[in-house]
Amino acid sequence: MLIAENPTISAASSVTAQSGAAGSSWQRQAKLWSSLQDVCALLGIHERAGSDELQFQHMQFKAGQRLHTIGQPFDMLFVVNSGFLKSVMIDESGNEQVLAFPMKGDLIGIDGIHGKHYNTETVALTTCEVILIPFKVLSSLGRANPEVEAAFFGVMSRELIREQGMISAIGALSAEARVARFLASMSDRFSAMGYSGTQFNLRMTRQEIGSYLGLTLETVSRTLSAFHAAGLITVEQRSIEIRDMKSLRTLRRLPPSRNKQAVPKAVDGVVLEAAA
Amino acid sequence: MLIAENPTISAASSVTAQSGAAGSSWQRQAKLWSSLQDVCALLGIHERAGSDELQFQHMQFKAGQRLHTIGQPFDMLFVVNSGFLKSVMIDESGNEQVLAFPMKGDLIGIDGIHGKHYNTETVALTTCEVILIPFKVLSSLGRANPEVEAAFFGVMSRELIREQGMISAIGALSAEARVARFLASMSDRFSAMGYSGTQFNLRMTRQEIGSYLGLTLETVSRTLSAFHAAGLITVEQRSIEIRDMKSLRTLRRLPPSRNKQAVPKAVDGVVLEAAA
DNA sequence: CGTAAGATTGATGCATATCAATCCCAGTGG
DNA sequence: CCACTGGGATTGATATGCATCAATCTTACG
Repeated sequence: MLIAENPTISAASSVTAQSGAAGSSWQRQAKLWSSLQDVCALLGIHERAGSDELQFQHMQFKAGQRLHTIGQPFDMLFVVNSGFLKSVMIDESGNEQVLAFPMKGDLIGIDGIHGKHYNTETVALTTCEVILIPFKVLSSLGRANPEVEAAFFGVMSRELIREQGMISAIGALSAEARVARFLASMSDRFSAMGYSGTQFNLRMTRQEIGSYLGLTLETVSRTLSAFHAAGLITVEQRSIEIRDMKSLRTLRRLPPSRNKQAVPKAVDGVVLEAAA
Repeated sequence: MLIAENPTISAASSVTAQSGAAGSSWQRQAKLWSSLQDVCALLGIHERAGSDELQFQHMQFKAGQRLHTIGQPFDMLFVVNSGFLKSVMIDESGNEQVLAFPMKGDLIGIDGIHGKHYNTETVALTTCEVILIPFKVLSSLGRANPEVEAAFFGVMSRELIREQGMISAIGALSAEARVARFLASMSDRFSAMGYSGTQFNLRMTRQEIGSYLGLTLETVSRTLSAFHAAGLITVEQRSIEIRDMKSLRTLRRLPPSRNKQAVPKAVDGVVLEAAA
């Protein structure tokens, strides 16, 4: 019933049509299709959805390839199944601003809903496998299926909250605190994917990290070196080992006084003063 | 049915209580309920919705009152009908971070959908009149009404894009560029509400503006004074007059080289060097 | 092996935070 | 009606965190 009620779905055909429209060399991986269950599990949605008949196509991208570009007509959301990407915006003077580093379980493309065109572009940093979710399919699915609709609202809301956190961090935290938080966040995400949370490889450049955090690449590099010298981490090029997670997480640093509305609350984290 | 299903409102009493304070001889608490059409028009949604029977309650808040607080169970969205507010987040060290200055036509509370609790708090800066939208009503409405659902997705997506813009601005622009952009944005919003876009009164403190822009109140104050000295605006306490909108809008300033991916593209805006 | 892109590290300067002293204005009570 | 009061705004002096400029160093790769 879910599928039948929307004639445009019939996944195979619509997806095939879509991939043609994208123009770029979308490598058709003769491989997988995922059920709605799989997708929900990937997104961290617990709700149970009824039918299983609906299948979503997988697709592979190699490093450097774009899932979508700015201004391209919006029709598709993507759920990352494996690999690492970056989502960027180009500001009015042509500079690149990194907005997110999507990885397994992340939803990509929400920004395209409003205005019917993507407002960002998402680039694969490594080989990636993503699941294609035609937006029309999702919305008709949600209409018939309150749980799915609610879950989708939830995912969008979650993304909104994440961005609010970024605004707060970039606006109020020191460079050290931002980098520390970034590392902690990466650790959490790797853990959530089942990888080591203490030993991992960054897939992005210092420049991309800097753009994401509102810092220059030199500051990122220096801060990582300072953390290393202070014994918080071991860093060697892209390879990171977390040695003192607690200190990383409690690292606040000087500007805890931008908008003192509440108690300053003594800093208990490592402060790195002597390290530099 | 839709209205009755949410018992927490019991609005008549609370609204009466609120409006009772107005000592003015001016009978203007007139409209206490709005139709779906009204709400859509307010939100800038063009889609047409079917039934008219559904009415949404209005409610008044006086300066300093909170529409919702952090951690409070989520059940309600708000659409601003008049007045000015601020939405804030409290970071881990208890500092206040301003995330938005909602005014007429803005939707409040989206961040509560995920997690079933509000993640921000919204405070009235002036007397406000808001329309209450029980979330359950909205979602069941959307289910029956594809246009409404699509419009709501659109509003959430729009909000996401707005926040991406803030991240980019805070991360990459100079203080002057941020303040200039803030003024231009305020001007646009006042214009959209039918007020003068060149002469208006700010309703928030310098501290709140600073928090919103990731700056200190002193920097905001100094920058406004510099704009005044440069002839771009006239500022006197909270009163602002825009004298050179074009320059305000094209003001980029020094850090146009944070992430030079594209052509530096010569700056054509006023640069204010001599002004300081 | 040579080249280019990325990373590290140093030296320096500037934009903005911080500290501090008035100033202005809206309430409020004598 | 007017001094008093307190929050907000302005302005100045100074400190500093981070950007900028620049020189290696490392790694990946054709």
